[in-house]
Amino acid sequence: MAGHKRAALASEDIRDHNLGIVLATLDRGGAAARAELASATGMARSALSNLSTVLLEHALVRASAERADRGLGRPLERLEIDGAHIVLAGVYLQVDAIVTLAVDLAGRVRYEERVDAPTPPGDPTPVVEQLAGAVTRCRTALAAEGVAVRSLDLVVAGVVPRGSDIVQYALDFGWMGVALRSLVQERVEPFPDGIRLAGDTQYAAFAEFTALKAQDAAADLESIVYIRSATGIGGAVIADGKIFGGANGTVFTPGHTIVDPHGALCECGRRGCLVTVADPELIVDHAGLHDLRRAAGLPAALAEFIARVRAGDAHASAALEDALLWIRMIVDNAIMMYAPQAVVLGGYLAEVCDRIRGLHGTTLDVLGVGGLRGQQAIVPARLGDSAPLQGALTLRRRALLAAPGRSGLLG
Amino acid sequence: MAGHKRAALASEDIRDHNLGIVLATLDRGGAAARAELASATGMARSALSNLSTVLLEHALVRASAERADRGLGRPLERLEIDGAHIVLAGVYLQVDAIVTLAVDLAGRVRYEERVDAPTPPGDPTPVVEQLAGAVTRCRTALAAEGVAVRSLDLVVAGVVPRGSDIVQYALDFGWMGVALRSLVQERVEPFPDGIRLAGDTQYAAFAEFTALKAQDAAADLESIVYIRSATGIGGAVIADGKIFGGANGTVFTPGHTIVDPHGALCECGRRGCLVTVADPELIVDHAGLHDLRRAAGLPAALAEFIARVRAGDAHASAALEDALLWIRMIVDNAIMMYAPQAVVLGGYLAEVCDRIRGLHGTTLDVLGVGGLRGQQAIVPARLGDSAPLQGALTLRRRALLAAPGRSGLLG
DNA sequence: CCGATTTAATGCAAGGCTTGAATTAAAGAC
DNA sequence: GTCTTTAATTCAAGCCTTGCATTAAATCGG
Repeated sequence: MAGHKRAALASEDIRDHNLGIVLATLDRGGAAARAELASATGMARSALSNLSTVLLEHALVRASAERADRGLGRPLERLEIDGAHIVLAGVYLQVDAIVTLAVDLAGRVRYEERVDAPTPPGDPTPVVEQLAGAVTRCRTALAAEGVAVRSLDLVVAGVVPRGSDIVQYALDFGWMGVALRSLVQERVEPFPDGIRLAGDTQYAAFAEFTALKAQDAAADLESIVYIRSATGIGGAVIADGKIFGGANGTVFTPGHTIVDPHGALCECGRRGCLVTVADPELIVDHAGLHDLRRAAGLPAALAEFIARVRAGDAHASAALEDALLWIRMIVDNAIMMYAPQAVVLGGYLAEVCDRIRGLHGTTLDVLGVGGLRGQQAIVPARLGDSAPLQGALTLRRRALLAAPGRSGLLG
Repeated sequence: MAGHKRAALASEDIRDHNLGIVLATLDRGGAAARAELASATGMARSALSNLSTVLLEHALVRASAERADRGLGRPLERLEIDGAHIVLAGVYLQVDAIVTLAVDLAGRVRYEERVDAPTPPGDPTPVVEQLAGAVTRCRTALAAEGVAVRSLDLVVAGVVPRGSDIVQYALDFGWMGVALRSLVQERVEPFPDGIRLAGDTQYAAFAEFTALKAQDAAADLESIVYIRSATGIGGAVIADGKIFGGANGTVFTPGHTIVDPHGALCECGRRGCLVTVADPELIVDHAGLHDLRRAAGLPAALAEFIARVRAGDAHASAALEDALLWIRMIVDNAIMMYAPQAVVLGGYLAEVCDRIRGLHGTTLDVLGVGGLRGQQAIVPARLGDSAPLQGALTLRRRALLAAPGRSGLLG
């Protein structure tokens, strides 16, 4: 997908392209009649009649139940995306849970499962076993409905380079260079459209972006910066409506952005990375929660930390302020670097979003970065645990919709 | 161009698209025969015969002079881009010079002029007069050859928001909100394809990118970060072969990236921006060149500064090292933020490129950012003053080539 | 010196695609 | 019950590429 060289077009490609436009329009705007689609896409009514027939024949689209008469003339028949037989699955591997999700072409959730179980760091074999189990359960449940799952997205809380099959590293699991895709592939029946592996952050960003854009006032949203801190500090960027750096890019690594060239030595070999001063572990420890963290784990300690901050605990608040000095700096720099329309803060940062906004309004006014309307544009993440899965599946669904022929949906 | 909604395709569009592919192939690879183009593009030979006829008829392409026999069979007739009648002009307004450049569709330079004259800060009227004069001279010179100039690119050493007609600010000229496009438009005959205004940095970055990519070993180059310091500190990003943030984006503003949240108050209202510690003015002053700067201007002072550094002057070297500490930090952070394949340093930074490389090799090895091969990937800018113009015209030329029909080249 | 060979370029019928006008379909209005 | 109005379909026409057959222009071998 990088530097995509334009390929020669033939007659058939244009139909596929136009089918894609129709499906994308339905996906964005919901049910619409042929005539409405014609004026929305700028195509002739007869063209839309043609295209609709094709889509109906392949059950990618169906007549909508709601019959909206709107006055005179023959009532219009609204179409909506169907594709109940096109189902995509995803599995999200987190520190303490494995979430499975399957959606059909219309975006309807067809299967959902959440297994809470802490993953012991080290050997990936038992994890692979659990993942394979989740995948198989999803498949058999859907097979009972008569549908075969088309593809699998493997999303992991770690770093996966663009297009790679290997988890480069995942601190939560103590992994370095685990070929997770192959390992899972060996354990499950093959998928027609294959298995893909990716890190979670970009997809979480994309999901938050999609959710934000769906709001009424944000239809023109095209770019955000997403920063998340839970274990470590990660982030991703959406630019021009797409994940920046390609679908699996490892671009934008705020945790290893240098905030103080005279700072402490980081494990990455440099001095003064953000994680050396604002890593969540450090923060909870500074707040006097070291023992709790040891005993109950970082997520529990962070929850307690936030609770104490809320309660006005001076110790916790001081620790937070120390960290936020640097977080603010990174947020500020990300704004200068990417000029996004919004900044979305995830993990525990979502809980302290108000305290981060700080000076940014001024910044943006003075330097005139367009699109960000003062402090409103720094917002907390809204989606839960399954955000990365939602993002990944939305993206894959859209890829299918964009060119149904090339995707094999008309075969 | 932002969030481009896909438009419906008709039969004719596919020819235009394929013509664009042929022209782009010729532009990249140089002269090629129909048969060679057919295999390069994957189209049928007969299709290429058709397309070639169209292009020849409109003189967008011509038979190449060099007759390369290669053994048996009928010798192939190589085609090359012609378009001698399609000429695009650009004017680049700098502090101390106005550069005019005109190229035709093949990229041949058809007119070139450089007027060295310091632009007094303040009222833009005399500047507009000079620009209009340059444009008119360019036009009359080309009119003598019988060609009309199709479009004008106005490139200015300042900040122009994406798609705007207004120079938001240009410190060199003391401008804030100058509607330069309209002012020039009122002073010159209209151009068929109009006048466009843009800042210089993105185009300089694009030109350096193109030059770098043209090297043998860098054909797969798709992304760079460009940082330039001459008056102030600016930059731009090329991602996926395109200017990041749209053609006129004001993304990536390294000068106002915060390097020290406890630092000095910046004129932008925040604390510790890079310019508060590494602005060229500051550096030359720290090196004891304050008087020279006052007397001869910043460019001259910078040149003297670099000369002294080269000569081993301890005072100058110390000043440089102080600044480079922060510059290195920004380079490092830009690498973490954008994960580019190369970093190009312009302005006086090109002269001290070796001293900036520093730790980055290690950084990249440890964090595994792909594409950057150790220290080699941090390189000095190579193009001269007219780089932004070259970039702008290359981009415009490619836009014409990509869809000759839609661009009106077949009318 | 001439015919066979080889490769390049073109011509032509076929098939796919959209378009616009004409036609059919299905409701409400009088 | 007929007319009006809007939706959806049908059909001939025009544009596009493709694959095959044909023409063009060289070299090679005897």
